[in-house]
This record gives sequence, C-alpha cells and structure tokens, in this order.
Amino acid sequence: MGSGYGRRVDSPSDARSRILDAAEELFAGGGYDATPTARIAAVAGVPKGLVFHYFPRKIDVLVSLVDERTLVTEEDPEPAPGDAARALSKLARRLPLTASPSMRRILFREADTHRSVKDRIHGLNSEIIRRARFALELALPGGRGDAARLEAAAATFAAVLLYQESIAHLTGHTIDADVVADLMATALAQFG
Amino acid sequence: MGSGYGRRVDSPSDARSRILDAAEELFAGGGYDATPTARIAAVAGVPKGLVFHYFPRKIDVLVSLVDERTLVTEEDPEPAPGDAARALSKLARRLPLTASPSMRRILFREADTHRSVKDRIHGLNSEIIRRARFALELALPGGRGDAARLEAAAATFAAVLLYQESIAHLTGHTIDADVVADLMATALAQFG
Amino acid sequence: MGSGYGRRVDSPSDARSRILDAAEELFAGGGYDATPTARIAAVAGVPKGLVFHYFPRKIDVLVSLVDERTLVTEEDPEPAPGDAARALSKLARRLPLTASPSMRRILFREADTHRSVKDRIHGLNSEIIRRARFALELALPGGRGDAARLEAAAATFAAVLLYQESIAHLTGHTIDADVVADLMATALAQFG
Amino acid sequence: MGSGYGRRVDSPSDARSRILDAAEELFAGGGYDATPTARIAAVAGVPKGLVFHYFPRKIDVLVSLVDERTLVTEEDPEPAPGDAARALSKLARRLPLTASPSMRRILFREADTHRSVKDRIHGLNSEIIRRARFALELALPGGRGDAARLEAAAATFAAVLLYQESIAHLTGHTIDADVVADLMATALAQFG
DNA sequence: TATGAATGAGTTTTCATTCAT
DNA sequence: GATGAATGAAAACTCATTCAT
Repeated sequence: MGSGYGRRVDSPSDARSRILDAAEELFAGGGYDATPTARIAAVAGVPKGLVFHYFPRKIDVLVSLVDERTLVTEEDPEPAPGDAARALSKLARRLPLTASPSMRRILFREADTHRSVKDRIHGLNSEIIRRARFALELALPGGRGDAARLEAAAATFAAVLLYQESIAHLTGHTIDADVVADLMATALAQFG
Repeated sequence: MGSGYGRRVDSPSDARSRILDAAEELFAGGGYDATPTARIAAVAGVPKGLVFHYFPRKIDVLVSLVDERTLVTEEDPEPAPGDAARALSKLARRLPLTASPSMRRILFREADTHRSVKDRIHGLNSEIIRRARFALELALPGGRGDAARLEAAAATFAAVLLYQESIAHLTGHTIDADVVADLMATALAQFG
Repeated sequence: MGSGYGRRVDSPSDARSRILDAAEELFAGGGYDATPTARIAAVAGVPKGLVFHYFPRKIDVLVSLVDERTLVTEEDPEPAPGDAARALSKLARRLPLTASPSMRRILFREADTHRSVKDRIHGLNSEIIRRARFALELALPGGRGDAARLEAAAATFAAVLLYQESIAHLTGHTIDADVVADLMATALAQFG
Repeated sequence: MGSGYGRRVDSPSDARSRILDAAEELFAGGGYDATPTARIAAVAGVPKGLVFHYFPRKIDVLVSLVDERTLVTEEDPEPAPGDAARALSKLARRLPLTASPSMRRILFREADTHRSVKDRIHGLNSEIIRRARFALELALPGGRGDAARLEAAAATFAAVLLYQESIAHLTGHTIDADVVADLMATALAQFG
C-alpha cells in the first residue's frame, strides 16, 4: 500500500500521509464511491474525525491524492539516443508520470468522478503522446513519414504505458512495453 | 444507449428491457455506484418497485446487463484472407464481442464491482488475443517467429480493440484500429 | 408439515389447504411477521396471487389457521374415573384442544398479533383449567380443600399442557404431563 | 419502562441506554419484527441514525438487550433452609435470572428470532432446573426418590418461574409460585 | 488538534396488495 | 378461478458531514 515510494518518518502530521496511503489502497481496490471515509480512517488507523480535519470533503482526499501523488515531469528528456526503439524503451522506463501502480489505476478508473482527475489524465496522455511521437520520429528515415501512422503508433504506445497496470489487472495479460516499443519502431522504419 | 442494436418491439413486459436500457445508459455515464436504483426506474419510466421485481439486488442489474448484453462469439473466423494486416483489420470490425459502446465502458469500468464482470472481461480478452495471434501469425514468413513479439503485438492489439472507447473517452485521442493493425503486421513481417 | 392430521385428497381447492399447510409450517418456524406471503406461496407451490385469492389480507391466513385448525371441544369429558391422577392423565391425552404442535406454537407465539388469536388462547386456557380443576377436585378427600392450592395446581397443569411444545422447543427439556398429573394429585390428596 | 431496575443517571452518551430502554419497551409490547427502528428512535428521543451508530443492524439491538439486560447468576444459593417448600419459595424470589418482566417476555417470545436469545433461554432454564432439583431433593426423605418425578417437578417449577409473566399475559391467570412450590414439595415428600 | 457522538438526507430493500389478462 | 406483473408505502441501512468537547 501507500505511494510505494519510501516510508515516511513518523512525524507530527504523519496521520495525513497514512490517510492518503489508506485511501490510495482502497480507491484502487474498490473504487472511490464504494469506499466509505470511515473505512479509510479504520485502515489508516486514525479516528474518523481526523479524516475530515485534513480533508473537509471526501472528494478532497481523491483530489489531494491525484495532486500530490502523480507528477507529470515537464522537462524534456535528453536528446534521444541512437534509434527509435531504444528511445521508446527509455521513455517506457522514464515514464514522465511519477505514480504508483495503485495511483495509475485510480487515475484511470475515477476519471469521471472529478474534473481534476480527468484534467490530469488528459495532461498525462498528451505529454506521453508528445514524447512518443518525438521518439518515433527518429525512426522515420528522412523525418518524413505518414502522419496517421505516427499518430496511431504514438497513441497506442501511450495507451500501453498508461494502462499497463489496468490491462494486467483486468485481463491477466502483461504487456511488455519494451517489446511494443520495438515493434512500433520497426514498423515505422518501413515507411517514410 | 439502450442495447444499441435494434429496438425491441413494444411487447408485454418490455419493462425489464427498459430497466436494462436505462441502467446501461446510467452505468456507462456515471458509474454503477453513483447510480441510484430510483434513477434507473425514473429513466426507464417504471415504478421503483419494479426494478426489485426483476432484479432482487442492485448488483443483479449489472450482472444481467453483462450476461445478456455482451456476447463473446465462440465460432472461429473463416480462414484468414491474404495478409495479416487485412486479417487484423477484419478482426477489428468483426470483434468477437457483441456489445454496444456503453456496454464496453461498463465492462471496463465496473470490472472490480462484481466477479461476473471480471470473468467476462477475461473471457473477452483471451478470445481476442487468441484471434489476434492467429491473424498475426499469417504475417510471419515461414510461420516461425518471435513468440514474445507475437504475444506483445496480439495483446496490444486486443487492448486497443477492447479499450478503444474508454481510451477515447478518457484521453480525447481516437486510435484508428486499422492503422494499428497495419503497423503490427508490418513490424512482425520484418522478423520471423 | 401441515396440520398433521390426515392428508387431504387432491381436490379442486386443494390449493387452499396447501397454503394453510405452508403458513402453519412457516408461522411456527419464523413467526407471522417474519413470513412473507410470497414465501408461503412458494412453499405451498402455488402462485403468489392465489394466496390473496383465498385470503384477501395476510392476517386472514393466520385467522383462518386458528379458526380452522384449533378446536376446543366443548363437551365435557365422561364422568371421571376412579382417582384424580388418572383423571388428569386422561385429560392430558384428551386435551380439549385439537391442534398440531405447530399450531400450538403459533397460538402461543402470535397471541399479541391479532385479537382472534388471543381470544382463542383465553378460551383454551379457561377450558383446560376448568377441566383440570374438575379432575383435581376428585383428589380432595371430602371434596373440600384449599381453593388457592386447587387453583394453582389446575393452572400449572394447564400451563404444562398448553405450553408443552413451546417449553420443549425453547428449553430442550420435555415435561412428562402424566408425571405432573400424578404429582398434582398426590399433593392435593394430602390436604383437604 | 427501561431496564426497570434503577434509573440511570443522565450521563454523557446515555443515548445508547435510552435506545435500549425504548427497544425493551417496544419489543416486549409489539414484538421485535413489528417494531421499526424509527419507532425505537422516536421513543428514545434520538435521531434515527443514532440507532445505527450504536447498533449496526436491527438484530444487534435485540442481541445487546439480551446480553446486557439478563443475567443468569452463577453462584449457588446458600445451603437450603429447613424444608423443600421453603427452599423452592426462596428460589422463586431469588430467581437466578436478573431481568425485568419485559425482558422475560422478550426472551420468551423472540427465542426464534436469534440464536443468542435461544442460547440464553437454554442457559437460564438449565440453571433454574438445576437449582429446583437441588431444592427439591431436600424434600425426599432419605435422599432417595424417583428420578422421573424429581425431574418433572423441577422442570415444571422452572417453567412456572420462567413463563410466569407470559402465562399471565396470555391467559389472564396468575400462578402463585409459592403455592406451586408447596405443592411440589408436598408431593415429592410422599415418595422416596 | 483530536475525537467520536450526533445528524439526517438519501439509498437499497422489503413486501402486502392490486389488477389486467 | 388463476396468474404474475405492477405499485408504492414503509422499512432497514448507509454514510458524508457537523460539532461539542
């Protein structure tokens, strides 16, 4: 559970983190609507009232989670390496989205629940597509190429990256992003 | 909305269908949890109690929807045409899943709400991957080929088909399945 | 199940009997309030509507049950035999109440539910006490005796007879009415 | 009404007690099934939701009532006095059951509603029979005696003690336990 | 800050009863 | 008579949110 990235030291307002940890786990598991705030408090091991002390409305828990525990890095990746497949693979590993698997499932699943979540998903996706397109362009000899193909390849790759966990969760099949990167690069290299 | 495919004639006891129509629309829109049964009744134009008459528990509405309004066709497609890209494209259009766009969103989004939904998603996905693999094998010269690549291509294509609407809904980007089919076939044809 | 006394021939309105049989079983088991009419119909193997065809209100099922399946015989028992203990024993076996064990539990348990049930219980009890008193008077030498003792003995014996099944059901202890009869007669014979 | 024995001081959070008081009164009057939780809240003078706050399910009110407001005292009575009749009489007054008349009616009437109630009735009855047997053994000259008679006498006496109020309520006849005690002791003294 | 009792609007569920066929 | 769909009032239960302490 938790954001998965490092244990927080037991500090005064450590309770707040524990509440977010609990919410992350529960929202990813059963969904936002199906998770009572009392349950969050119980899992977090804090009294019910404290949840509302930190998060006046329930939706604030979700919004805070999304705001604080997902990060779309804005800075461009360093100039791509040699080939497109490698660039895509690198992108896969350096996803410009800092978010635990649980957080990705939440982003994905609760998109309609609150505008703030939906906005963030749009942002993420746009950013990933933009970078995938950038990386893939390297694969196109001469830089020209079929715009539609490039777009589809980029969007597909972005979807694989974004929804990897959800796909695995929902279908039981894991998709190896590196292999997909390789396929996309190979395919695009044929045209152009 | 509605079952999407064909209007039912106004027959005695089409109330049940109207309830399912309304539920399909509302579940796809706001989600299962956020939809009160009273709302379903109102949209269906039937009294509240009638929903219970047909579906003793709220979850039964969802389960019935999934059971009755999605169908994973079992029969194999006719022997594939000439090339893999065309075979995949055909698969895209003849998705072995009979379900309206709303139903796909529901399948996808409410997967954790009830086991029955999850089971069906598993079934769907397995079937689509199986067929995608079958179609893509055609693209591999000599029939040999890289199993991992084949698998990744098939799974990616299946994901695109299954989550097309959700991806569009969540990100605003439409993915053209035909183009993806073409890309996959092209990429695989390079190996083998 | 059923009144226990003889199987009814399959006749035109045999359904009515089956409904009463089912109600008897269910009311004795879970109580009147906790038994839905739909359940009665299901156990009786008749459509729900038929219950209301025969018994316009639910309470009519209970009232009919009580009216038709309990009978306080009005005629006095033949002039008592030799001694009081035997007279009481005989009373025990010829209880002036014709009712299956289930019906006795119902009478007992639903007494507050409807006046008709309460009235019948009063009637039953009065009659049994009257006869017990009559039988016990035989035990009193000279016919005189302590009125309070006689009354307590008669009421206790009546309670044992009436609530035998309920006591057994609720406590797991069976009371042998014959032995109690003997005890009462013996005790009273000491006074007088 | 209330638990009947002693008024609780108006202390913080006596709302829970008031809810139990109200439930005790209403369950004894109309029965568990016929008493809506809203009615309990109204009689207790608390908002509807508070009933749930303390008792997540309606049945918990009944179970708590039984668990908290009936007590089968475990300690043995002091060595019985001179004669059996007096020992039984004493038992009658020092019933090893601490429960208001309402609680006894509830125990008795709702026995089938929940296992916890039935279990308690069993416990009570066993204890009372055990003590009645103990007291009655004093009446048997030489300590020998007829086991069946002893058992019947004890069980009958226990039933009179336990169901006193219900019998009075259902039949209108009050049974004087002291007189029954005297009868039982007298009868047993004849044998042995 | 911290706490859990208190509140009440909203939801699900139950079910007796009606009624067209 | 027989049937099961239809109805709606009432009940149980949920839970976000408030608030006194």
